[in-house]
Amino acid sequence: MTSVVFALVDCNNFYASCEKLFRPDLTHTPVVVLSNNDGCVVARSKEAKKLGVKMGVPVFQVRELLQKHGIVAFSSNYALYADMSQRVMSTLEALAPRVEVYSIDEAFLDLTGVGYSQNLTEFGLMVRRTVQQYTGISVCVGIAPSKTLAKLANHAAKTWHRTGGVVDLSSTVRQRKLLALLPVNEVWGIGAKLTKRLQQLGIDTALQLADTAPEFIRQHFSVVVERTVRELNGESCIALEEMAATKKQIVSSRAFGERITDKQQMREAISEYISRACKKLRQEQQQAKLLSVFLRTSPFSDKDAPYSASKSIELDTPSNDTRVFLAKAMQLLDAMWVNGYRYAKAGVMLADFYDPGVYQPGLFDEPIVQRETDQKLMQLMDTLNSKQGKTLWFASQGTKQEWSMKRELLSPAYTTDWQQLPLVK
DNA sequence: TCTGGGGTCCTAGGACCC
DNA sequence: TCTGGGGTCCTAGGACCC
Repeated sequence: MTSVVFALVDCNNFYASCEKLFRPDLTHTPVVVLSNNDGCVVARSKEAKKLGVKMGVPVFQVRELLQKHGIVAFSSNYALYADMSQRVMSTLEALAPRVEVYSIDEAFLDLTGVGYSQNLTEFGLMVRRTVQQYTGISVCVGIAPSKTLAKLANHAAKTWHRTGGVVDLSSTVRQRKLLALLPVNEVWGIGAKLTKRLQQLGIDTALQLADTAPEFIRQHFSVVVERTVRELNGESCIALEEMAATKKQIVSSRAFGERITDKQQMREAISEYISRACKKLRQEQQQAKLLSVFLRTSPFSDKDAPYSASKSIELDTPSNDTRVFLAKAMQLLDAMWVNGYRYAKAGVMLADFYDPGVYQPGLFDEPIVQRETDQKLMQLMDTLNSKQGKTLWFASQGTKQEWSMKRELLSPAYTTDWQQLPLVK
């Protein structure tokens, strides 16, 4: 059996890099990107990292720091990031035979066999140069015989500049050298909770974890952690998956820009989320049978009384018709709504998916009637809204949407909207 | 005052059956 | 006193990821 080789390509400070791309005036300026509602810092340029802005901190806690150093903040601009991501990914697809898009800013490449004809580090450098040239985005490349090791190689490439942004961990000696340097929580799949439990067993570094017997780990933790141990030893247990798996659930939820206390506003918000979720469901060419709706007050406030509720309902037959889910969602809301709370967030979830036409009704169920006109109506809505911007929506979604999220620092949709193309003067 | 959103997988435990 | 045992299915919750 030939041994496999993976590369992990990860964009550097992706959201911040996207924002800088169209603002050459900010090339050397510290930049941060904020989460929805401008709530937390979710990305930082290297200058901002140097100034000590931590990942995930609430903005109000670092407002002074931002001001003091002239750090420029942006609201999340997903239209821009998704488009730039596609450009990076299609560049990678032209360079490697098999690519797994792992997240908006990361991809695994299958480099099995590449090492016979060329130096793997050279190959990594070529990937870096090409992506930089084609998209303006800088990436780091980690190469190793398992995904978990490739992740760590990438981490090393990002951390140590002398590597030139590419680390090849093919040799066992180099693997062990790196593992000895890294704390166990840097390992892919080892989060805060597992780190604590591992430390109690005296396992502090990635190397110590790698050197623990898989059977012991299986006994005290789970198969997942056992797999991680094997992967750290260069045994590939997690395969490359080119095809995006079909989704098992679709969630649409948002924290509100301002707290909701009025039921009519909540109806609008839920309607909006239903409409988004159903649109996604149709894009997946799936139908769903299960709907859940939830709402809650802020978990951070100790002043407001806490309230959180969630309810589900199962349809008789799967559907992807927005109107069907809207009606059910309003019933669920009626059953959960309590006056007097300051609601901070709500959302909907679709689950239990079927391919259209596959669902087997029970013997005594009503026969399924899928009217063609219903399908056409939904299709028309989707087409119109994607071509012309949001032109067609349900009255229950409301027109003003006063509860909608805050995005006060949003950059233009430079690459996806004709009206907002950058101009060269 | 102000704290994101969207996913997956695994496991333990309860319900139920024979 | 001492009240079986094993299998399957489902769900809730926990853990992780970016």
